[in-house]
Amino acid sequence: MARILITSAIPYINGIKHLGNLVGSQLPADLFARYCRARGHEVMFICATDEHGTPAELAAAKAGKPVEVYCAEMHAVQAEIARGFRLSFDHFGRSSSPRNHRLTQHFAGVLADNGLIEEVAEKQVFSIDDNRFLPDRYITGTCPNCGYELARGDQCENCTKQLDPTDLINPRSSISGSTNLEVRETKHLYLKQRSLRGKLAAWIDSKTDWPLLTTSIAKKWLNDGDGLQDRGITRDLYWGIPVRRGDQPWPGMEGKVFYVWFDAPIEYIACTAEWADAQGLGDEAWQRWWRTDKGADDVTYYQFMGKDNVPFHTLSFPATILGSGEPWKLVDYLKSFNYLNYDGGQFSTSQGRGVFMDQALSILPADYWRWWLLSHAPESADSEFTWENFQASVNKDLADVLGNLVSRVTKFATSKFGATVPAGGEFGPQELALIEEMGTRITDYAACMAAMEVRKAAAELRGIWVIGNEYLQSAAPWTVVKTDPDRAQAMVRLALNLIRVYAVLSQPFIPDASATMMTAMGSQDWSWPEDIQVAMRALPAGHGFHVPENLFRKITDEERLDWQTRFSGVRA
RNA sequence: GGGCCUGUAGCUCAACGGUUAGAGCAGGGCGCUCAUAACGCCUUGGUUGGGGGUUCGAGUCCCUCCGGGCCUACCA
Repeated sequence: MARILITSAIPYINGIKHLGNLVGSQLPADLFARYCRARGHEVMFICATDEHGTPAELAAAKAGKPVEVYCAEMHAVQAEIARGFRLSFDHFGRSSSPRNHRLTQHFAGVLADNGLIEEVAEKQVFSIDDNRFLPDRYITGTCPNCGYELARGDQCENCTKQLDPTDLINPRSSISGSTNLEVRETKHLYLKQRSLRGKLAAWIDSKTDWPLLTTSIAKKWLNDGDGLQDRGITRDLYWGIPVRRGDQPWPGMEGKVFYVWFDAPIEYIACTAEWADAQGLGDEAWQRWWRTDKGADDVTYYQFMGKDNVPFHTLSFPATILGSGEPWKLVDYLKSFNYLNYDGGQFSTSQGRGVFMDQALSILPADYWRWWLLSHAPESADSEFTWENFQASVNKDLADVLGNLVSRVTKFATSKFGATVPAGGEFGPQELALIEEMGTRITDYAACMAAMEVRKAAAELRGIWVIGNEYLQSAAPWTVVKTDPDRAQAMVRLALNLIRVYAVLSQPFIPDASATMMTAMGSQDWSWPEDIQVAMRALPAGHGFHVPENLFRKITDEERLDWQTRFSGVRA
């Protein structure tokens, strides 16, 4: 029994996330959390909404709502969708919580005390009509290099040349289109990451078992050019955590807020405190997950995220933690994912291209999506969602291999022997061979799950489902029953027990179908089959069960074509 | 421009430098009839993007060319 802390990258607040976002962090994190709980470990699984920054303010303005109201509403929406996908967070918090305000200000304070914060005066583009400073990419103009008229202030999408906003010809605000811009001086706090470079590099070098994707991104940032750069951690925005030095004001920084990427990862910690508050527990309840001086020394901490988040989790956030000099838990294993593409291109939030989480649930239950997404998780490279592939996987794996197996076993058993587990006969060589093979395969499956090899684990699980069909086919109880009913009863008894074990094993991937299987078997014994001999006999003779509704339905060609058109373009 | 990743069967993916490059799906054949026309067995299919090199041995390492993707620090 271990203590396992799991965080999923926190989704940004400005809208409903698409399937690519889901499969890159929350879903695999949930898979791992469910597996760890199933193995009896003590798990803390944390996620939240990332609520600060310019896009949130703009999205709120577009929705015609105060940003606080907008974020509260979107948090509720995202929480509801997360429940819909059965994401089993212990707490789904908010980076705008009072807990995060206090903790973020605390970290800034101790970093300053340790000499790791520097005030820097810099020039920024200010939009008079928008009454706000504009991030570089919110300025549009003509590229001085190639003449492209929609170049952004940070980079020209057409010629890929990196730009400074002041390079642009005819610059204007991307928000309002206003050309009434001026360069103003402003002052910001910088985290002196450069002075932590050695420590960070040594720490990264010690992580020899991390995915290549993770360490190569970190090393690139550490070593490229002049090496790791200091990073601004404040912004001139209204919506965010006010800059304070611990619980004291920060002279000269009035009206400024911390940069979203400074406060967002701190929310992992704050969110655990939010959890404790919600449970009516004291500070010690969350500190034992995060403070190595307060009980967290035996915690193993896993982070899940898409590759775009890697620099912040391998460098910026660890810089905050290490720089504080306080005994906070650092990540032990960082699992990163590539991107999921959609039907020959990228998912696009702005163009409404692809399938968004709410839409997905509106057409099919969560298990269908969970299965496809996890069994095709973009682990080694970007992967691609196509409706043909989705239809084929769902119909074959879920409906035919697993769903039909449960159906054929329960219906045959009921029609021949009634609604209880039959008592006749003993397990013969075939049955014992199946039990033996289950034991081996479960060990392999568990190894993949523990290693967070998501796709491979899905393939192992599918293999476990398949051997049920293989056994039935060769045992053929429908033939045996005519001449040796006792033997057929033993076969059915084994097959019914197999369904319960499948429910336990499949639960991390397809929790709803697993619950249906378990309930149909008249059991709530979710214990992991540590001893397969015992597990395959858990349902005794005379135990009641029933035939469940079909676990999965098939996706028809008509539906597939319909969805293909519906989700190809602009979101309704 | 720089860095990193990637290219294997029609499709989605495997393969510590080591037998004859493997699975699933799709395709073909056979079997079965309990089941959601489901299941099982057998089977077709590959010059591992091109070229060169290192090695007893290369999908794997090196060089080069071609294609795809990501990042490049003020979107998050």
